[in-house]
Amino acid sequence: MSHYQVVKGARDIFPDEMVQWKYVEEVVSRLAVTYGFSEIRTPVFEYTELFQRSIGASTDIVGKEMFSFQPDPGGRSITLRPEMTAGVMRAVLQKNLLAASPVQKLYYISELFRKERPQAGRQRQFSQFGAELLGASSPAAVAEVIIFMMHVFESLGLKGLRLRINTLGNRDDRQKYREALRAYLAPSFDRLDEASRERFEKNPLRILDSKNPEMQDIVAGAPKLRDYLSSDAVDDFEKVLAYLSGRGIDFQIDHLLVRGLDYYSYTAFEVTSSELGAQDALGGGGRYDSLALELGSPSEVPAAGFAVGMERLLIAMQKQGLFQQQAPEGPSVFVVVQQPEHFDRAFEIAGKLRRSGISTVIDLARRSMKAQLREANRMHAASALFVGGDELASGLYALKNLVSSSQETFSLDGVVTFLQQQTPVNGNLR
RNA sequence: GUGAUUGUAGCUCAGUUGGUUAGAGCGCCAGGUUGUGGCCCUGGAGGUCGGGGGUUCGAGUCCCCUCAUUCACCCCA
Repeated sequence: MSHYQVVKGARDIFPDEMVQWKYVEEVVSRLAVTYGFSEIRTPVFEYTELFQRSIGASTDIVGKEMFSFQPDPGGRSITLRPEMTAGVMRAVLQKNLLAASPVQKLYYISELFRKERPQAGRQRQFSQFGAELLGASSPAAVAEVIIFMMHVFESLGLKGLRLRINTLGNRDDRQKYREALRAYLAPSFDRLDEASRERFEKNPLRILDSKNPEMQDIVAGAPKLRDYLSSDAVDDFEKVLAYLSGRGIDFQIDHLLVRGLDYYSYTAFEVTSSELGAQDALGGGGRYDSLALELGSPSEVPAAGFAVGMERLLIAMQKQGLFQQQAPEGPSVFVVVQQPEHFDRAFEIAGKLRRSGISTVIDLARRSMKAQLREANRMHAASALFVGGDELASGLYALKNLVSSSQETFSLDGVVTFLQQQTPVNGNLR
C-alpha cells in the first residue's frame, strides 16, 4: 500500500468508471446543444468576495464550507468555487456579453469544492453540470431550464425522481412575509434550535425547510408564503407550472421549499432521487434576478439556472443498472509477438497499423504468447495479429478474430485494409 | 463541527477464550501445450495484520492514542 493516499473527500476515477462519465457528459452536451445552450468554463477559483456577495454571507457554504486562501502576502483572498452560478454571472458581466446579445444561454460541467464532512453522495471535490439562462424574464425561461434538466434525466433513463417546486415571490413579497414569519416565530423563539435561532435574524425563511421534526411542528402553524405573494408572482408561477404540465413533467408544489442560496427569487425547484441516501438532492435551481445587481450590475438581469450533482447522478444510474452498454472499448488488434527476437519488427508493424488509424496494442512487457493472448482478452481486443519468424519471412500474417476464433491470412497491406473495413465509423477511428 | 462504524494480500473476506511459520476465493505471473486466448490442472509471487505506544513469557486478537474509511446529523448537487 502506498504511503500516500487521496485527499479526504476527493476520489480517483479509473478507466472503468470514466466510460460512464464520458457517456453522461456526452448526453448532457448533446441535449445542451438541442436546447441552444453553449458551453462555458470559468476558473476554479474566484475572489472570495464574489461568493460572499452572491451566495450570501449568512449561508453555511460561505460561513464554513469554503476553501479560501491568500496566494500573495497581504493580497486578496481567493476561494475554490463552491458553486458555478456566481462565476458564470461574473464572467458574463465582466465581458458585458448581454450587450452583445441580450439573452445568454450557457451550460457547464465543472468541479466544485466544499469543505464538508464526506458522506455518501457528498465529497469535498465534486462535479456538477448545469445551465444558466440570462436576460429573459418570461416564465418560459425558467420552464425551459427545468425541462432541459428533466430531459437529461429522461434520456439517461433515470426513474424514481421527484421534482418539487415553489415560488418565493419577488423581493417585496418576501420582505413582507419575512416580517410576518418573524412575528409568528418570536413567541416560540425559546423552542427554536440553535441553527434556527441564527436564521431568525438573517434568513428566517430557511427555518421553513428545516429537517428537525420539532422545527417542522413549530413551522406547521406558520403563515404561508403563498398568502403574501403578489398577483404578479402568482401569475408567473402558474405559467411556469403550465409549461411543465404541457411538457408532461410531473411535479409537486412544496410551499416549504426554500433552498440554501440567498440569491433565489420567484421559482425555486429541487429534484430528489430515491436511490440516494441522506444526500438525496440530485439537482436544483431557480430564478435569481437580483444576483447581477448584487455583483454590481447597474440593473437587474433576469436569470434562471440549475445544477445537478454528477457523482449523485452516477450513483443513481449505477443503482438502476443504466450502464450495461458502457463497456470499455477494446483495441481493434493486439499484435502477438511469437518470439522475443522479433519484437522490434512487430513494433514497426504496430506503428504502421496505428498510422493507418487502427487502434493497436502490443505487449511491452515481452510476456509469453499465452500471456499476450490473455491480455488481449482482458482488454477486449477484437483480433490478434501473430508476428513470428514464418510471417516475417513470407510476408503473410495470421489475423485471428478473438470473438469467433476464426483466422485468416493476409499480407500486411491486406491486414490494414481488412481492419479498416472492420472498424466502426464512430468507434476507434477518431 | 457532532455521533457512530470499519481498517488483515491487488479485490472480497476468514482468523476460536491471546499461543508455532497469518489463511481462502477471485485476480496476477509461470508451467502443463517447445507458434494460438477463454475451460481445466499444477506451481509461484504478493502482507510493516492502518500507524504508534502499552499489558503479557507471547498480541492480528486486550488497553490507550493516532490516522484513515464508511454512514448519519448538519448542509447541499
